[in-house]
Amino acid sequence: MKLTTKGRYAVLALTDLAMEGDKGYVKISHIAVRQNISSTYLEQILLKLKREGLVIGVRGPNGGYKLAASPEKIMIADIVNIVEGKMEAKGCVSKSGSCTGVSGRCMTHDLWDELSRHIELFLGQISLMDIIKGNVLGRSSPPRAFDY
Amino acid sequence: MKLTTKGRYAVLALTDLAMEGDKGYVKISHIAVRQNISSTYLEQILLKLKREGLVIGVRGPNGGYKLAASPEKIMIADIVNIVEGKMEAKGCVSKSGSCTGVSGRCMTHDLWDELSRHIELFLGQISLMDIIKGNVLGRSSPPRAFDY
DNA sequence: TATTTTCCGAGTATTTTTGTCAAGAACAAG
DNA sequence: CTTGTTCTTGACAAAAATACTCGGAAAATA
Repeated sequence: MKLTTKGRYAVLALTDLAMEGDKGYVKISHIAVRQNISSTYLEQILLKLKREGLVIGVRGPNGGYKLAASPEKIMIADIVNIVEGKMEAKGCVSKSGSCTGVSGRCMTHDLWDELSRHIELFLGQISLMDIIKGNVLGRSSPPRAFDY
Repeated sequence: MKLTTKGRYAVLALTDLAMEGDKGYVKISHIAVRQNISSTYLEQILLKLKREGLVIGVRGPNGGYKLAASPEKIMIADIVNIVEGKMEAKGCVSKSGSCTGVSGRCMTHDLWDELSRHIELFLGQISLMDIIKGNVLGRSSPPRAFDY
């Protein structure tokens, strides 16, 4: 799982959108000013999110964007995965061939795989609503229903 | 916390070193061939790790590198933090000023902060020995001694 | 029709990552 | 002390990824 400013902008923008609630559609330019993001860049990002059905966009006067679902149902992992492109399946591809170490696949393959899964799990657990309410801290681990 | 091939190379190289065990010093060129990494690039990486005391380098014939501690004591988080540079404290700095949203600091600040901490915790829990033995899968969460 | 705003594709600039090169210093062995 | 091997250092270059811009088309409202 990658994480660049693009992903952060996306989450930031949707959080902004979530805070506006049901007051109608919000213009890109307004979000851009409030969150201090280049508005033309933000266009790209919101477009992707629209194509994947996370937000709804309407053109023309009084147009803009709004969330396609309630803030509790939109998870951070969804947002990030969309704008950052699908996570690269394997973090271990060297220049000649892929994942070739002393044995078939490199020794650290499982490690990066597991890390990806771990991050995904974490971000898949937090919703836009959680961010608005500040319910982020303290969520150190997923609830382990079957492990104990 | 950043994560590029540099970090992966570092972990890969040290894992290789760990597998050689106490058979003396291992040459960069050997690691490079086995793990399929550019040897001159690997030099840079091992140098950093040496400066921070994770490995010991010895020059001259029969020289090379070896781990400075036993594989159980070297954690992946240490390795990554060294070669990737200290983790960027805050993931939310926009072009003009830092972390300026509608309120003082941006609304997603805590989120990225917590994510960083989370990754750090995960990688801080896995040692080189774990990788060698394949003890990576299933470690989905830190043991929560005091939470239950 | 005129205005507003999203939609869309392409293109550019900047930064980061990745890797190279060359000269030099330290060390060990003969 | 000479030779070979290796690390050490820093500057530099190629390549890739990221961040961002631009010009125009399409839709909606009035």
